[in-house]
Amino acid sequence: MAPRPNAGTKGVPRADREQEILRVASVAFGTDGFAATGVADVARAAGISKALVYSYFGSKEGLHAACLAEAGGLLAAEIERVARDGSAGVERGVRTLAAMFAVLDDRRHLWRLLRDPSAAVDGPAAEVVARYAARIEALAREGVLELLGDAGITDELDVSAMVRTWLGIVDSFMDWWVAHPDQDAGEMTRRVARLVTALAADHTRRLAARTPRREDAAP
Amino acid sequence: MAPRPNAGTKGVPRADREQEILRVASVAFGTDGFAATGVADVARAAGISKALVYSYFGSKEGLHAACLAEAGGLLAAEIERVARDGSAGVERGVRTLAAMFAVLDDRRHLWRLLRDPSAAVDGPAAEVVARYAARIEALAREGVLELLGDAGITDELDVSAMVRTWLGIVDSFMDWWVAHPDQDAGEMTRRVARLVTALAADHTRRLAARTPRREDAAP
DNA sequence: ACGATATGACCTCCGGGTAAGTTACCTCAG
DNA sequence: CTGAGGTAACTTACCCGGAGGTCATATCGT
Repeated sequence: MAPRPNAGTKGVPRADREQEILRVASVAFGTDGFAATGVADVARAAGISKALVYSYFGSKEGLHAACLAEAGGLLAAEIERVARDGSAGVERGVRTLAAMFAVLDDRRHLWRLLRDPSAAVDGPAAEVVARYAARIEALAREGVLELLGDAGITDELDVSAMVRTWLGIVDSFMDWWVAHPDQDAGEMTRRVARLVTALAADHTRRLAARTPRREDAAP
Repeated sequence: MAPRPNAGTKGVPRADREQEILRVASVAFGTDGFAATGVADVARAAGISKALVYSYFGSKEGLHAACLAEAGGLLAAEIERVARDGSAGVERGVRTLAAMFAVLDDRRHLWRLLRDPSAAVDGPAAEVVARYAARIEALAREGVLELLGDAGITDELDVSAMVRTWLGIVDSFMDWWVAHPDQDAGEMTRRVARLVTALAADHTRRLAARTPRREDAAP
């Protein structure tokens, strides 16, 4: 029979429990969003009571902040690593995506944590997310500046729009990936490469059509 | 002095009031999302009582559905128009964006309505949003199929991922646009064209670097 | 036995939804 | 012309359920 309620579980070290709660909470927040996730849901999924979650993390915001700190550190570190490898332009973007696929293969929901539109805009958690999100956005901006600079574009608004778009592209791939759990990181990387190539091919084709060599006859 | 409460307002036709509520609600839902918007907020912004909103639209979902039907019809019609103009590939994407900027110049929040992650996934409103969102996604898929087909890609997963990414790109530009109210539709269109050109230029540069004519010396 | 740990029951507030009351307009008998 | 009564529009005040947060109590390890 099931152990009776309140059965002490001292056998499990507190640190492990905290880790387990964080894991479960990250999945929940990252999948359903901060607003749509209840503390009771997290507690049930972790197999403990709601009160214990509060005893560990103080508040829903505190729990959120703890999740964010973990995810933010992981992601920012990885993106910074790619930023230092010397690639640039679209190439750098593809490499960044590849690195993120590799790191997040078994924790795909983590990306959503830092880019959750339903997260509170103020409070302690917002401070944490702001720190990491700003760090990640700074890296994105660095890449975009390089890319656009090479094309002669320095307008601040262009840069800002492109950064937003780049982050949106990453969002999209992550969402698609979450919806396709059977796809592993390697497949995702190859897929992105394929799609980028296809876009480039379209560009080439467009150029060719604009400067036709011969056959121009109207049908 | 202010008109006393309950002062009859028969002077305002009911249809106009409904329109006003829809306008206000669309802004609220589109800006803050469905979940984060309260019926009381909408009522206050429209200058009427919460109960009147219920008397007109039955429920929060009913109000949402009414907003969605309006926005969905407008957007789907416009995208269909572009789909029929014969353009293809990236060119078609740029034209679609341009058309949407033109249509949404003074109602930028409408796009968010159809792509609101906080909207209910079932219920009457979900049915409406599903109809229009599916229609818009079908058009996106049509464009992507063309683009990828020309590049020799027919894999269903590639197509699906690219559709998701395309919608994400539109999302991004709309979000950026909402955050930059001073930018008009024409400026947005030119900005997109500029950014696409810059990406293409990066591609060209990459090709050139891969087949170097001369200088290859290691530093 | 005692402190640390964990819990069920409880409080409170917020937001969707409703019912009853209030006002304004219209109509028609006198 | 006028005012009593009917009706539609509108609002205030309330209900209720759900989620964040708290606390006295029960259990476990020592």
